[in-house]
Amino acid sequence: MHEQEALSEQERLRREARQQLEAMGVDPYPPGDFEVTHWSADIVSGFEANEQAFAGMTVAVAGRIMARRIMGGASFCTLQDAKGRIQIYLKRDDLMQDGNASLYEVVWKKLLDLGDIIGVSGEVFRTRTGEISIHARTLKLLSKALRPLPVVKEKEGQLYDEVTDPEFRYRQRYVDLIINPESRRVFLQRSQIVQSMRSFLLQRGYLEVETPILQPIYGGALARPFVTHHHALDMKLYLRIANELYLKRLIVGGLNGVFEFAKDFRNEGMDRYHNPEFTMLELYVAFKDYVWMMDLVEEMLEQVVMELHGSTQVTVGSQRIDFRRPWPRLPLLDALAQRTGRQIADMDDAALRATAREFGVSLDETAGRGKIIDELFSTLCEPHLIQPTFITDYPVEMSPLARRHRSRPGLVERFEVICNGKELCNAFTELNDPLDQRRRFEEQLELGRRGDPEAMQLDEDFLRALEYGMPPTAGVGIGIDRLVMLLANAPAIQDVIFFPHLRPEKH
RNA sequence: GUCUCCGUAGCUCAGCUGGUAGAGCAGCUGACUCUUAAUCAGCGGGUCACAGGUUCGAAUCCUGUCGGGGACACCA
Repeated sequence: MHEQEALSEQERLRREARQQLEAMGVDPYPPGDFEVTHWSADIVSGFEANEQAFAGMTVAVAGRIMARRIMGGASFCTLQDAKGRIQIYLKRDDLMQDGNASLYEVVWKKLLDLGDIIGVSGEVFRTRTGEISIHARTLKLLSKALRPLPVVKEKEGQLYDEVTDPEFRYRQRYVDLIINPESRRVFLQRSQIVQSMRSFLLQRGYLEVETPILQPIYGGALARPFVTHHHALDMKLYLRIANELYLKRLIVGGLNGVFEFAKDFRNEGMDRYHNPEFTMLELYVAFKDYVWMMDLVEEMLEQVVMELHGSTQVTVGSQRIDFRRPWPRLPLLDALAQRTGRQIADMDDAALRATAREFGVSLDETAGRGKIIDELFSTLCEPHLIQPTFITDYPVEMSPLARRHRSRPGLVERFEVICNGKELCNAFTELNDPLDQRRRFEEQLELGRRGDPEAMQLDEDFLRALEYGMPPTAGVGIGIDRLVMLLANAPAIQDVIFFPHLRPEKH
């Protein structure tokens, strides 16, 4: 076996232990018929709440050996299961089998290791030093670990030798989850956040749907797609960059409100805020507009935060962010006017460029009016918006799927929520005029011809759907990963995605 | 993509301006029947990311490659 030579000393020893176990008739990977009666954390909290009921109760737990303290004929072991940790007390005299001490002396002391998964049954009690523990009467190996687990020790909340290497944590998330409670916390909160949002939307009668990930025409956002190939049809397919156009087709189809927690894929650079695949909630509701949608978003996020933290406030880094309604609503041009002291709205492109230069905002030569305004806003205003704020009414050039503003020419009925200096969601009154939509697509095609790799494609079928008539509709997209980063106070997107994209590991 | 920092034992890290690799934890052997970062005594464990180069001699200096972090660019 050529892999043998690469094994470390500890790995070799564990393989030998496995063989010895088998030789003794102990199956290192027995079938899962060990009946777990309790979770560690429930025993501990139950005992604390009602000592009389729990003291002496026989329980069966299963989990991973995280620490061992062997003192000859007696031992203590820290067992970790899905809900927490509990101490196990093992005594040789109590684990005798027909006068044979080998379960304790050989299996437990010699052949089991940190990281092994065991099942234990025994009575709950409190040790002399006060720790709630299980006095083991049976001990069963449930799965032998052949690799040593990094050992993180802890005293009075202080961690020692904590594994902090991000590469290790992301590549071997399974280990990260075992040894890093902070990592578990973030992912549990992610799940809670998604559940809160889902029940909020279901409660209002909206329908959770699924739409294609493989799309012949990509649309719904400005981004470069991943391309793949369908062999049987011999055609190019794209991994979706958004599901917007499909959800709007469903609104045409008469569904009143639809949402999807969608994995989207964008072929762009990766950093702390960008993973090539990420999750977006999109929601579309018929007979509503973007003002109504602001109310809904406010209400939903306030409730999500409340359910997560028991308060509307979140601590993010050094900032304290309060999601209590209502949030300020500020037109984008007003925000810029406040920052610059200029009336941006009245400026022509040349004056805009001059303003950008004056405030040190660098611009692409080809940037049009919308792009310049967007650039000014994101460098001058966005970083200063810490508390959740609605920024409304964006330039039409930047928003090919949004309805023109009912009273402000050149703008669309769109808002973003900016929070902690970053976009949290993007919404508009949807464009449902098929002829206007066709013109906007054609403008995108022109951008594409001029070499913009992120310009949209023209989707004839989507236009056909609009021609049948789409009710006035409000839509919103919320980046789930970034929302979780914010609410769970995680510094990087890689901390909220179980298996973030990394370059392949070299062997 | 550019710049920059980093890669040493299973884990956390030390190793100065070049002299042939070290600690704690984990592991192994032994002692110990209420410990908790258990303790005590002893012992093993390394392709110093990889490939070249300079040198009598490279973990250390140089170049390149791979991987990761940070910043910028691009981007929602």
